[in-house]
Amino acid sequence: MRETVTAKDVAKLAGVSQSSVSRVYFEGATVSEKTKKRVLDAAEELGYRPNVYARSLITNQSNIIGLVMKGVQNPFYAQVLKRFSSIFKQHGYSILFVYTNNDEIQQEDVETLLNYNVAGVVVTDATMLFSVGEEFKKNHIPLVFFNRKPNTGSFYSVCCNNIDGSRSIAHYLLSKGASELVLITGNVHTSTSIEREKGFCEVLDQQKVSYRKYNSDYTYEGGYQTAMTVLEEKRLPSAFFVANDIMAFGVIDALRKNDVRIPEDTKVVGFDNIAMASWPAYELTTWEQPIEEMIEETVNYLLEEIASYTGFVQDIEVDGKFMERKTT
Amino acid sequence: MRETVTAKDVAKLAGVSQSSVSRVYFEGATVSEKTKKRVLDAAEELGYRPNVYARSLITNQSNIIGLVMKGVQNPFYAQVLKRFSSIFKQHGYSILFVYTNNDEIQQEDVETLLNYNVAGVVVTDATMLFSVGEEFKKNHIPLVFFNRKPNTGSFYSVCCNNIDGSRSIAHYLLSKGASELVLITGNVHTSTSIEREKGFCEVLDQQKVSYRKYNSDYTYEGGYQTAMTVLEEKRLPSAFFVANDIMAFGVIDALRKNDVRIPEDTKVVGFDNIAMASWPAYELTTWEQPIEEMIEETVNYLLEEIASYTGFVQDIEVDGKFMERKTT
DNA sequence: CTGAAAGCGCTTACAG
DNA sequence: CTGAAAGCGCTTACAG
Repeated sequence: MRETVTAKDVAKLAGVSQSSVSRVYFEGATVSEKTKKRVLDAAEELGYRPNVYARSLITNQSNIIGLVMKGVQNPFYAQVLKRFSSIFKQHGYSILFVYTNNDEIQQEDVETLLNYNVAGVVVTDATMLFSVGEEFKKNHIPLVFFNRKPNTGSFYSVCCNNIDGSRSIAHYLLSKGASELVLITGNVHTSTSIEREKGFCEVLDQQKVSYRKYNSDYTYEGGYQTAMTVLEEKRLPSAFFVANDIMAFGVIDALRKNDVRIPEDTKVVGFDNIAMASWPAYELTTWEQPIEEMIEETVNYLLEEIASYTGFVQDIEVDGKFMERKTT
Repeated sequence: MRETVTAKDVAKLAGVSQSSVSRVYFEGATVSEKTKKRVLDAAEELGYRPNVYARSLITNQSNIIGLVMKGVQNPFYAQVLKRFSSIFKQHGYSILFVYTNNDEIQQEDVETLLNYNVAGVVVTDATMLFSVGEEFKKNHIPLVFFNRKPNTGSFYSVCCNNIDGSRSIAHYLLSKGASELVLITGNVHTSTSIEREKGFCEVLDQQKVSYRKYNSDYTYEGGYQTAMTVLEEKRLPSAFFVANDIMAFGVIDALRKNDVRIPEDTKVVGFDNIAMASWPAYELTTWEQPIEEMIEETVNYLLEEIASYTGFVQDIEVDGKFMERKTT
């Protein structure tokens, strides 16, 4: 039924040995042009396709990259997924998509990645236990935290410059004359939220500008609810810094619902610069995460480590840039 | 380095044969409780994990489902991806994510799916050549077109009831007193766009109500541009039927940009009912696609065909429902 | 450059 | 219920 043509069949038809057939399909092996052609012709005729399972069994390698993510609902991650998929495809890798509902990667997900002996892993929007991380190291499987700094052990990570970004945003708002401010954070334990808070508050503390902080969850609904809470307190800040764009949209919608004019009555700044930020409905001032460069850094590292594992680890920060639009 | 503990090692430690170790991990095989325990203990101690490649090589099966999609940018598909991933995970399957840039599945993508001998395939937002489809059939790999009817050969497909939906929308708009209408379609060759157009126009033709048709592309930008074009003609219709929600948002934003009031000056109806449709920024009247049921139908069919292949084929249509909000 | 042969880590009849 | 052995479809030293 399924896939019955083997290298042996091709060998017979081509009049060569099975080893020669194998060499034609194995990168790096040497075969004469003549046998190569005969093999390829025979293979074509029979519809031969090398069995990846037999190959992986022997080489102990795969051409699969594990992509672990939680937040496909946020267009930022949809974009990330899309770009990783097409770039890894160009390099000959397939994507094993591991969706994790929980903040933390589950043991089950790790088993899957190890079972398929993935060549490398990208983890985005999720955390990992120390013991889990060690398993990847033990197996020499390179792993990158994308848009997250690892909270456990040391791993390669690629982020944008969150602290600088949020500092710049603070300076910008102050330059616009903002006095009392509101900060809305994302999920409390994520490095991005922690860093964006840190950079922002650092500047305000230094300048002795007062602000209120609200914890939210990086979702539209979270932003909306949080803004409603702020409004109930009847103390409208002169500006909101919201830790990501999707929450900022929720904030904007809540403000509009209450007839608060933006940017006249208060200002709103997001973080990410997802495509929607430039929609006429929002025209959100935000900080652009350099997705392309971040992905490039991630892919380059993984490919190098796959080619020759060193276990080298570093926290990469790529510079983002300020995008001024109409909410400020 | 990578994964060195084999069934042989476990067998030695447990004092049983390698076959017995294998039987412990192979569903359906019979082993006594006693040997099972000894094997499991030994396996735990050594950190044994069965090699999926060796297994697949012999069984000629995999626990991988291929998920082919193009439009992760549309939140509808992000939701679809998320749900498929978590449901298939529950059933013990992993997801091979195949992102296709082109409307048509590329040969390369098909090779990948066949190479990994996927247990089943879901194709969404993409078309396929006849010859390609036949390859899946030949290999007895079940395939479902999700939210698309196959334009080539016969395959199982799962959609919502597009024609009924768009008919209902037409009736609804007429009942609201709409006279001259505008229809904005999605990608011309997609079954969803064709059907939504068909149902809508059928009713209007029957009632002798005039309308103008514009072809667009199922993207926000496409919707925005198309609405701008409509506005340039200085003949504002009494309502727009836009073939999906994300385009409808573009239409709404373009109308607002031109100070057209919704629903006073004109009305807008979308299709999909993605989460954003209920955002205060849009409050879009639309047709709800019953994603959960559609996914259930897809998964059930695939699991049955995986268990025992019949090649049975059908076009499933699940009933959606009208969602009235504030754009009408 | 090529072939014969061993072996990757499993599953699966086949005996017992 | 269990073990010895064959074999899945490849890669890879090893000779020649």
